[in-house]
Amino acid sequence: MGISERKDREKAEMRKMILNAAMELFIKEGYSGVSIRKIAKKIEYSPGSIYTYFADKDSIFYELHVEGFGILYQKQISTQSVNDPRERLLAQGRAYIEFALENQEYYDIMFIMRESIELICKEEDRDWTHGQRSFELLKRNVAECQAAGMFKNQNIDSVAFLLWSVVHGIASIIIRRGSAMKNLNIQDTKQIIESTLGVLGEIIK
Amino acid sequence: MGISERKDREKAEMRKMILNAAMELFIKEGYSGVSIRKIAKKIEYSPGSIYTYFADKDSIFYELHVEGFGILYQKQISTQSVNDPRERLLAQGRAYIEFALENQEYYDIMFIMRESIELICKEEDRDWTHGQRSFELLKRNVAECQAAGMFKNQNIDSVAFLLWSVVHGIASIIIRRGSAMKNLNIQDTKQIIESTLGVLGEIIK
DNA sequence: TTGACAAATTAAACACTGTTTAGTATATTA
DNA sequence: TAATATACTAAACAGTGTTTAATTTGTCAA
Repeated sequence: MGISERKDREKAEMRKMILNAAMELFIKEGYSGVSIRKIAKKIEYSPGSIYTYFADKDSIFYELHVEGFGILYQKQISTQSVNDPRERLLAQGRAYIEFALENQEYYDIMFIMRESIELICKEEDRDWTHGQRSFELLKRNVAECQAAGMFKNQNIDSVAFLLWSVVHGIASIIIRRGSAMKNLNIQDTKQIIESTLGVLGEIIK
Repeated sequence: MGISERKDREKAEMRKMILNAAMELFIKEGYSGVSIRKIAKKIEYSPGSIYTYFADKDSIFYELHVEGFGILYQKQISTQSVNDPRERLLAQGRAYIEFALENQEYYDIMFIMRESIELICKEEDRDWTHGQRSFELLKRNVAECQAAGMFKNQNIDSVAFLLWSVVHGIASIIIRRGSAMKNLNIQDTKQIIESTLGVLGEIIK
């Protein structure tokens, strides 16, 4: 049955078109700038057509969140080639912040925006299906650091949560309040990442 | 001139009524649930009346952000009674997270929500007028820690930024993704705060 | 090739939204 | 009391997400 396969392919292509149009609008005009009517106009279909492919506007953002976690996980995996556990942990932190700053809109949808995150929490019965494996990777790295003598007498979950908080904090502050850093004795975001990771590297034992 | 004073007072009361109604709606129904018409209905005025007191919907959120920073600063000041610099720094971190979790909606408006933060950045020529003094307080505490032997050879701005990132990261993850912690070996948010601050206390030197 | 059926697409409508406008009512001042 | 400034309102405008019913399109069996 080549026809049903082609239909599936066409359906997937149409979904992708909608997602791309939504992302373009989101980058240019923010969440409130993404409207079903604008997406429809961009892809030259009527607004109603979108509802053949997505249940509602939120479902479009849900799909984008899944895409985002795919990109993040790939970037995280690439740090696993670093041998030294401590260096690997810092590399993973750097990769996380890089992902956040290079894909600010994805990061927004995945970790910051209320609208999309509330949907993620509702949608996923086993909570956070798509982010879980990224966090598991972090926990494994923390465990290996502990095996190498770091984080003595510390709970792995707590350390992992703290480290995640640090990189999420850095990323989300830069994304939302980059201007708040003008008065700081730091030139650009790249420098602040290296600087803060440097401090973190010095500080953790 | 008692009349103009009364008028000023009435105007301020009306503004406060609008702000309270907006906050109530924001707590119950989120940003999209706050509409001019709903606020108007709540305070028993016509929608158009609101525009006598606020330029637009965003200005209402801007005002709420100012209120929030007032509360935060008061809470921060209360930690200054702790004498030991290291303990004071941890107390300040705890106060920050406590503020965030006890006033999640204010925190959302001040540090997370795109809509309100974009307005804050636009509105304030000298950027971040209201948040600045809170950050200055943190920097002073860091400097005093450094004077007491901590954070050797570190840039004060970088350390302060890192510490802010940690507490902001913890707070915003709990606010947005509290459910992500179900799988963690930690019971409740109070415990995770103490736990992560404990780890942080052990880790910083 | 034709007729039947299913799926995709559409225009139109519904109930919302923020904001502006023109007109009215109210209160203060001269 | 008359003039003026202010507060307030209803109505309108252009936009929003979503649903509905009607229509077009594409596929398949006879």
